[in-house]
Amino acid sequence: MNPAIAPSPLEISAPSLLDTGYKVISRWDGAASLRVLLIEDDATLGEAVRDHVAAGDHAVDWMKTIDTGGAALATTSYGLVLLDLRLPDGSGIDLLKKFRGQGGTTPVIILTAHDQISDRIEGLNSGADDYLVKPFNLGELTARMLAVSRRYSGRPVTLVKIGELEIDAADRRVTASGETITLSGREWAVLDALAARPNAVVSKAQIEEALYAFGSEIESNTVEVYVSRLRKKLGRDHIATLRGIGYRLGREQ
Amino acid sequence: MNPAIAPSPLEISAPSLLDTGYKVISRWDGAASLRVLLIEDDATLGEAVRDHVAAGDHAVDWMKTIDTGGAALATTSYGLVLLDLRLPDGSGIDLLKKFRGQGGTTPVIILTAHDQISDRIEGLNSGADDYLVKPFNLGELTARMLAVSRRYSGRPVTLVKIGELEIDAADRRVTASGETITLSGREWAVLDALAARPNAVVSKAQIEEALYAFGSEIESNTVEVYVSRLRKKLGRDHIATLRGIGYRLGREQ
DNA sequence: ATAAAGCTGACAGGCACCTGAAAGAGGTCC
DNA sequence: GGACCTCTTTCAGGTGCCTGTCAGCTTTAT
Repeated sequence: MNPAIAPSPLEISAPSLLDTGYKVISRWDGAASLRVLLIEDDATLGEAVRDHVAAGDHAVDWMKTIDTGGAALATTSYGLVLLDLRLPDGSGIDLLKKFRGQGGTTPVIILTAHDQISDRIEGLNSGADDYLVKPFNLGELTARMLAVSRRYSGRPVTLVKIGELEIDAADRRVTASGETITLSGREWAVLDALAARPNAVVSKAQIEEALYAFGSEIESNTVEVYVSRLRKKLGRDHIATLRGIGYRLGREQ
Repeated sequence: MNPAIAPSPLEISAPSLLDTGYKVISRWDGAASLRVLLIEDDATLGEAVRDHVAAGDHAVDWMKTIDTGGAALATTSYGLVLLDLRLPDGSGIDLLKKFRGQGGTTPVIILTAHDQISDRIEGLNSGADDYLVKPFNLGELTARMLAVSRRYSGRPVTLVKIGELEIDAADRRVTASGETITLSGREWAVLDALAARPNAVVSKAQIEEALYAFGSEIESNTVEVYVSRLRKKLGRDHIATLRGIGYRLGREQ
């Protein structure tokens, strides 16, 4: 715990052995974590999403069919649902319609393949809150989850503060020493991957994984390039290099 | 969105450590239950709907003609209107047009028979928010009511001020630097979708959803076109593009 | 000193976005 | 009915930002 930080009901200090000097304010509806239901039958995608979401300190239940997913939804209270539309035993839309028809209000984000535009629109009309087109990168997922969950809570701020840096995921905006900085998509994704675990070391491989939709390969030093670009925009001192290991977002160098 | 609900003006300043530079002067419509006006002359259907809606803890007024329904609409504040199109003393569309023409903003869901597709299309152009084709099941009704009223509630309502821009949702008026600007229907819809969450990123899909509440698909860059027109009318600096993500209504760019 | 690892400026290509134009649908006024 | 008018939607050409790549340089470890 950092005694220097003024106590407030909304502040949640990071669990850490080091006194790390960052804080997360009002993430996820004022609670530290969400219980998330993932309904997705693709194993690769499912694992990636599950791991990413779990890394953000949320509890994840992963179901692979309408049947089991619907059962989970009916019996457990979730803070957010990630729903694939094309499932082995039916359409996710039917599940969604049924859920909403019964008065369910849990926010739902649809995961949809590229060629299912009409499904997407139907999804939105059936009561979905947002959608993501596969393949999506995991940073994008974080942003959407935050935005949706914030819309529901009516609580505005989603903010990670690290030293002079303030990262607002829902607005996709960063301020460094008071100045607002706009980041491009990839830049944001890298920062998001680092910010998911402030003061922990994040390997290049992990960043790549968050950056590129599952499967696509990268053959150059893209991560280095984006770290460089981030440093240029945010200031030199926010991202530390750990040679041979990875990067770390944090205060001290 | 419903100006009828008792106004208790309170000022909510933008959250946060980030100075977001906008102000919302509004009331918060946190009520879970709605006052619903049902205009429907079929006795069986009317009873079923009335009972179902009432069971959902909403107050229901049931009128059976344009005449009485219009009178109720004019004299009472409703949170939602369910409107049959084919009524003994005229078309519901005329009532809807008149209501919207007088600046009424209460959400309206149309109930239409299966063979009235052209009416339905006219309905959307007349300012309805959603429609249901008879016969519909009551769960579907609940879902649509929820979706529509969610779209309307829990959001800043009356006046949004962003720099030189003032957006008055109740009056459907916009002023920039003191000058009143006239917007067409679609232009307004886009601006309204952006103004619902100032300084937050609104995706193209979300704008489309606000634009086409009826599931009609869009296959071109309509959103881009309307953003372009809005910029021309309001000034270049009010709407920011976030490449690949969406748009943002806000102060600085 | 040497090799390994990382940094960063430059650049070409792609793609998202912008915007003027034009056609069609509806409405209005005579 | 016919001549306007506005609004909507689509399209196509142009523009600029973002991206991935590489080469040459700097830093670090041994």
